[in-house]
Amino acid sequence: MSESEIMGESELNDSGNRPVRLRYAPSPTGPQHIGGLRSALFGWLFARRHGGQFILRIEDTDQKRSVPGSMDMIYESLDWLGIDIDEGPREGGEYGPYIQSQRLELYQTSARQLLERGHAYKCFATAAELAEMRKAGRGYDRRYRDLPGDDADRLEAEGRQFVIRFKMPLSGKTHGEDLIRGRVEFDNAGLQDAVLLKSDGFPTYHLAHIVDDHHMRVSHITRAVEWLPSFPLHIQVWRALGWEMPRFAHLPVLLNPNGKGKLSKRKQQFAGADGKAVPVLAHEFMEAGYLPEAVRNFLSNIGWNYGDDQETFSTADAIQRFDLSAVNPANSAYPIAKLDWLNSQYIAQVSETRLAGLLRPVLEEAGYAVDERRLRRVVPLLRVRLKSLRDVVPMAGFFFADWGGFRAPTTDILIQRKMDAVKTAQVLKGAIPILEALDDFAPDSQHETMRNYAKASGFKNGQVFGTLRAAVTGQKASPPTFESMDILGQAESIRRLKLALASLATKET
RNA sequence: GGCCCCUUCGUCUAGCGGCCUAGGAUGCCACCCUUUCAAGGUGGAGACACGGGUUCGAGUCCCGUAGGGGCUACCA
Repeated sequence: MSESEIMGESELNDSGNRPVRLRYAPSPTGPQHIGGLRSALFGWLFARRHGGQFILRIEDTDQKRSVPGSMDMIYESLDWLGIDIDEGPREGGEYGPYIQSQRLELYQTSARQLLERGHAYKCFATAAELAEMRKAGRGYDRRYRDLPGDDADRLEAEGRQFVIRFKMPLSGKTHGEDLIRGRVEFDNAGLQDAVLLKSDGFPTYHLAHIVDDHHMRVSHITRAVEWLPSFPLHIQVWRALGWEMPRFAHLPVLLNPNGKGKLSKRKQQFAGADGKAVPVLAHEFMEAGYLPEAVRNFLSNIGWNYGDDQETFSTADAIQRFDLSAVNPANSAYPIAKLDWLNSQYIAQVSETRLAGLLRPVLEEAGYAVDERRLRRVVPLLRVRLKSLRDVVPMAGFFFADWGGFRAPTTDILIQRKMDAVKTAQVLKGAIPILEALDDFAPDSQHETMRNYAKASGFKNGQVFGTLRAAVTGQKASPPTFESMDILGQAESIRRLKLALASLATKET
């Protein structure tokens, strides 16, 4: 690399000479939300783009909200999405531990330092006092900010609980640089003295993330735009601690599909075009049968784009081009319909071996005994027909339902448009012996024979073919009929046709 | 309410003052192909929120209005 390129790049990410290090810092509050994963992905993309490190840190400073098993879920989501971690609770690393509840001393030390330097103070306000202030107007009124030291000592000696609050400048402006939006400015007068250390000795996010990001040498922070309002607070704390700040990028949030409100995991009433519930949690993407590479492509296409009017691109290519300053600052409605399309594109490209491996468990979970040889023959017919792995069940389950498991379709499926029970039975009755007598059961042979049969019998091709399809697959939509019958085998196909015919006979009487 | 951020087709977006009679994708609708459903092909409807400026020239810069979103906890 030439010297000018090196300079250009350092200007681009504007991190001085610091190595690029980003982190994903979720709270262990349960299943991972797709919004959080997107933040992780953007940070990871940036880290990989610049050959830096990507760190996982668990922010469990709120014991009340901590949910057991969350860390496993976080790792499961990240592993599935293909976001690899360089340092974290599982990987270890030189700046650990990577779980905040194991770093309490660090926060307390910094809090004490802030206290000593006059940047913070002990606040003895009780819950009742706080509630009253909130009711009266705009939050905490700084009543303990200028409490004489003696009084504070006395209250503490009395055993009164206290928190440590940051002394926010009372006037002036705080401005910061956001990689996505540029300069942002805030009036200090409108800001509060945030709690840094809670009465239980645990830090709040405001203190903890700063202490950790400093000690962990984090160079760039990607976080949701929800944090923008507290950005000035963080800037002031960084300054008070005397540490060099990382660069910040406040990522736009995902809105509900209708554009109203933040995408929530609670309100899953939103349905896609096909009426399916919209996936929001990481495991829902896995369960719904989306491919991780499709989800990566999908996620990185919201608020950022590859360029060249190119919608599908590999993660490796995205890494080559990703840039935080190119991220769109506007929030986006969750374009879930596009994921179905992208996923179908990816499924159509996956190797048949891999696709078979992905489909097998889905089928088995649905209760089908999956014959490997048959599965391998079915897969080629499926690739352009699946929007998600799940679709294999309604689309191709019938392939694995022989030997007594197959039931004749109901008449509303069996009887084609402009047909009735009598005509349908007639078609079946005529076709069965012909198919039974076929020496060559290959699709082309069947096709030709049935075309001739249609011609001879006076039915339209569609009427004959459609009836056969319904009888053999039990479905209105299916892979190609003759290919399907070929895979099913002559005997099983004939058996199903007879089953259908018999079901009609019963109906007629 | 206060503070902050945002605003191009229904949706995701391209556009960083003239290349825009605004491009792509998705979704939708036609048609073609066709053994259904898909896939694929072709075509169609569909947007610069509004009002002021700045400028020879504004989707692109500035201000205002409106709308949307976020924050406003000893949660993150």
